[in-house]
Amino acid sequence: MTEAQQEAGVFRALADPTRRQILEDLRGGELAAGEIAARFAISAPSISRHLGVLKGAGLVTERREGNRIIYTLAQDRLATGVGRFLSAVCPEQIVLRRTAWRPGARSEES
Amino acid sequence: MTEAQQEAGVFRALADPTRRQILEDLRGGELAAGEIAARFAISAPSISRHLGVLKGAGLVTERREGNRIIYTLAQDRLATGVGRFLSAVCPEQIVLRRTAWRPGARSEES
DNA sequence: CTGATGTTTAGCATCTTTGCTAAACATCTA
DNA sequence: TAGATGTTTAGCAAAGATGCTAAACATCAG
Repeated sequence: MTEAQQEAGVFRALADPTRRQILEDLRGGELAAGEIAARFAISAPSISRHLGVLKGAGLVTERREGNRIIYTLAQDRLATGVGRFLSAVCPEQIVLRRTAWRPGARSEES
Repeated sequence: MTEAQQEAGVFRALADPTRRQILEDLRGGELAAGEIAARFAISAPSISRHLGVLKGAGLVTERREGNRIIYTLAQDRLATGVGRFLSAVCPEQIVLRRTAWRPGARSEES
């Protein structure tokens, strides 16, 4: 996947308010799919699809733990995904720190 | 318009790659609608609608200059729009500088 | 094995987005 | 005023996004 496609996927994923809220919730620590779904007035299958979009964009990772599937926020990927664009458009207002993004840097594949 | 709605509009506007490219192009300075359209393999009416979305999100401003309509990038609005979210989700990787966003700060209405 | 629990997949309906062309509107020039 | 140029609005078709329910899959507990 090219860097541009990765960026596109991230912005596409961030377009939906439910998905942005999921990412905010995951900032507080890992959550199981069901725990996430319980926080919204939306059916579990719909949340599952949102999680799939986030996973496809690389913004979360998942692992099975017994019965449940645990989702984890991938902060670096978020910073990487929006980083090039924000640096290009409003570098005076937003600064990317540390590993977030370096010009020409390679990022690992998912 | 609430702050949350403003944030939603900004992220929705950023979801489209053409609109992101328009913002990047405007970083180089003001451009007329026709000058912007000339940079894409997309019809002028379609570009006009993209510009309307960007304007609706507050990411650009427009002014008429004789025959033409000149679009200007609103960097602060972009930083403000994405700022709260990025601060909430990946504060370690992204730093907001100066007027970009302050907790509880009021932003002017459009 | 059976049933309960957690989660995803499949299929459908509806709304939104995005592209196009044709036409209208606005301004400049002659 | 008439025509040329720049831009937007209107209307349509195709593609995508998002919600739901029903059903399937995976794992745990008895």
